[in-house]
Amino acid sequence: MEKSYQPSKYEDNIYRLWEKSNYFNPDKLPKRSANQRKNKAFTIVLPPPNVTGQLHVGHTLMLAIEDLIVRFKRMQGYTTLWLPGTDHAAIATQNVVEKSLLKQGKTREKLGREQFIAECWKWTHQYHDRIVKQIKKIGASLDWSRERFTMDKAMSTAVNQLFIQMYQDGLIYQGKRLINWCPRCQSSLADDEVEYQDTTGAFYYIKYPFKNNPKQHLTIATTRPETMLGDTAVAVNPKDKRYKQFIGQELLLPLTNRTIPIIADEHVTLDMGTGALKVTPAHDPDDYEIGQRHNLPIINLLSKDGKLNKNGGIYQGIDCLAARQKVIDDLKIQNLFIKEEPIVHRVGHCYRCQTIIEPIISKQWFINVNKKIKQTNKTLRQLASEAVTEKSIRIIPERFNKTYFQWIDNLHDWCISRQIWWGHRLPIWYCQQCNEIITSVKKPNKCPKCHSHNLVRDEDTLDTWFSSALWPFSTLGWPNQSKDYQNFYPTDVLETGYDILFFWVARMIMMGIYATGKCPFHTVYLHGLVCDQRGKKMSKSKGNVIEPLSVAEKYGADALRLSFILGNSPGNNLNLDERKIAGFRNFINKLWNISRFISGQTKVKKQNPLHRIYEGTKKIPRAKTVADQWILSRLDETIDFVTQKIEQCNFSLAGEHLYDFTWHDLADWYLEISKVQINDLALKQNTQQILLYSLDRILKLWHPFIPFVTEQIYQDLFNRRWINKKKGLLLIQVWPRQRNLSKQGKKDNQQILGQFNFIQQIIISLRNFKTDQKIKAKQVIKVYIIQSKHKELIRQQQQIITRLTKTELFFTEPSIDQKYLKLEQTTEKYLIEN
RNA sequence: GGGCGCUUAGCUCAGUUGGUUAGAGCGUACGGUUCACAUCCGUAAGGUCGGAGGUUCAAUUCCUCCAGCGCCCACCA
Repeated sequence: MEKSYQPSKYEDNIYRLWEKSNYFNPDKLPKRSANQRKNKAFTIVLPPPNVTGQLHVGHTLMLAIEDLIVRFKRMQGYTTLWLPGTDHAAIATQNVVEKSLLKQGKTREKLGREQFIAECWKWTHQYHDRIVKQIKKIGASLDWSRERFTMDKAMSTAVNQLFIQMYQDGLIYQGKRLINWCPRCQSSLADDEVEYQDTTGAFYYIKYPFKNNPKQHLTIATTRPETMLGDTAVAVNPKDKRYKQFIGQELLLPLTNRTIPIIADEHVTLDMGTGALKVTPAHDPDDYEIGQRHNLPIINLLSKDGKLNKNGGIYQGIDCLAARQKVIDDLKIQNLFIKEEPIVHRVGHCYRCQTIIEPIISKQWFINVNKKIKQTNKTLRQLASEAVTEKSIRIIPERFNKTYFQWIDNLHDWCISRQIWWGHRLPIWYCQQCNEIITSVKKPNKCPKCHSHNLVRDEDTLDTWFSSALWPFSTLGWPNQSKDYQNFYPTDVLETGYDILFFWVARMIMMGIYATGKCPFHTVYLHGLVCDQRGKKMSKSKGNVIEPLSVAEKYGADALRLSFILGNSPGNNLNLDERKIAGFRNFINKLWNISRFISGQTKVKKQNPLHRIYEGTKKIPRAKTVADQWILSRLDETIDFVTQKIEQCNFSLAGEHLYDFTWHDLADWYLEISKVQINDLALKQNTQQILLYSLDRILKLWHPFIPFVTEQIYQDLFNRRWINKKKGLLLIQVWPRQRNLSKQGKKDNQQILGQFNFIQQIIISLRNFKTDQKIKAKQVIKVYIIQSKHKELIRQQQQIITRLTKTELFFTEPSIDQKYLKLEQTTEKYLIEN
């Protein structure tokens, strides 16, 4: 073994070794004879990364946590499946492909649908390999033989099947409604795909003259003057004394030759603006509602690209912002403009391209979340709600239950159709003859109603999140009752970032229960975002991005993984500092050197019979000294603690305890003591066995956290040549258990622990003394034990004490009194000669 | 407007059902080249646990209020 551990030298080989073993595939795992869990499956599906994306630190965090869980369960004997895949990320992918086409002077319209989709596939294939390679670098033990892509044929089948089923159940409907429109993506967006940002704009005060008395006017305040061209009323609160008298009168709408009524609506707030609200049903959600209540006409002003259409009159072809200024200018000329005031308000932006969203009226497809499903007599919203209230699903950390319910309480029908080309095309056909709607994946022969052959498929594709929502079961073969579906569904833990609780998790729950009748998982573990060392979100523009692969290259994937697990807790953001990663690199080197030391002390060779000791969990070395007993008992405690904490999903505490044991108990104390014991013929073999036993156990305990280095050490030291190489992989070794101690054994243990503590106290005190007195560490000083209840113990441990403190012990009274050192918390007295 | 979270050592954060001297890593100071490791070893300094009040024998932990910061949701033109 080399003096220091160089991760980049080993990691790729180790991953190849694992892949070659096929043990990531649950079907290929060795059967465990005496294990009661041998038939129990454990499943996690990987939240599929965007196929055209790069691996970022958030992914790495996710992989570190999930791999930890999966490796732990695998070692415990579960038939463990971690299923990988990638997402076609409809809008995001379409955007990058369009951008790249633009560089070549092409547009998707020029290319045509078929060509464009081919182009998307090209990108998908090209970038797929990159992201998979990146995932492997982190050490993720994913079963690549079961890899899926959200646009795979099988996924498509599931998507179509569920769409048609929902359509037939009346849960999917088509409707002309106000939706969020991104003029850049030229597509509709779901409500939660709109990000609201505080933006400084202005409140513009405008005169709307009365029809029968044009010299008088009502003052309107608006942030979007350009939309006045689509006004179809002015609303006031019925209780508003200022305007009560005007209700029912008509106003002249400036810049147009239309008149609009003054109506009364409770929605209007008295102290907002001027208390008189211009109503533009086509371009504002509130106004739309008011329009519906009062049967107002709807005037759509915008075309798909966000520019004013023919209803915009002389402003046609101008985009919103430019039109706004022009409208203001024109109002000023007519002396209808009063003033403007700066105001900060929330403006919706597209979550994929940050363009300002325009609410427009459009014909779209929706999922009805409030319609009772005939089979269960419950709505989708109820199904999703009850899964959590009835504790079929546990969310970690628990506080996100509230967030979840808040979403459910505000849930509106989900707009699932998108006007982009890259995605699952709606299995919907229209008869051009009789307007009949037909659901079918393939082109139907004829219209079932009028027998016409003139059928046209709906141009729209489905929201990415629709196919993602089916991920836990579409990947396992649903709608077929396949073997995988039966064995591995429902899955166990769903681990992901809290930022996609709504987008993804909630919808998986909703759709999963509807489609399969079962909750797709029983535990949701939410991790936080990864920020920089100052708690700022990482972004390219800020230049504070930590690129996971270059960091993994520099410090090792294991070190990177540890910095995500330790000092982190579920649901909280993690501030990642490169120095932290460097710290864990140091720890990993420490572990490497612990192994190197033990290997040297025990002269381990692959054929050494000492190896029998690790063969199973059964054989346990005997403790001959106080230190032996202490380290074995600390190890037991650690095994117990780590196991418990991982099971409780408290990975950080588990890792920190293990870190502490490894470095401070094992390395700082026992390894030092072993140097003394190994020189004692009576203790030598026992000490070697305990060293090896401890190393074996900590390698196993550490493996889910830092798989590469532990596997490398394990292969170097423990995988004997004469057994099957594959079976000697740490990856599938049995998870450690505590020793079985009798009652008496436990009692003796307690006593011995006390004794060892005492020895530690003496050693620490003596070291302190030397430091305080500025005595060189190297210099040997004489220590006289004057009185002690533990004189025998000290005598017995004499060699250890002297070696660890560089002292000489005497058990006789010295000739002259000098300096006394009194140990704290004892009545012990020692005389120390300077 | 509603909800959630954070505030603990110079920095980044842990702290399990309230219980002796509140922990870690990094940083700092001092001292160390012995045959595992300077990516190391030893020792130390450093906190009235944001503020005020309450419950309790006992509060960093539970409750109320206040302040600062952050996030999420909602139809404020």
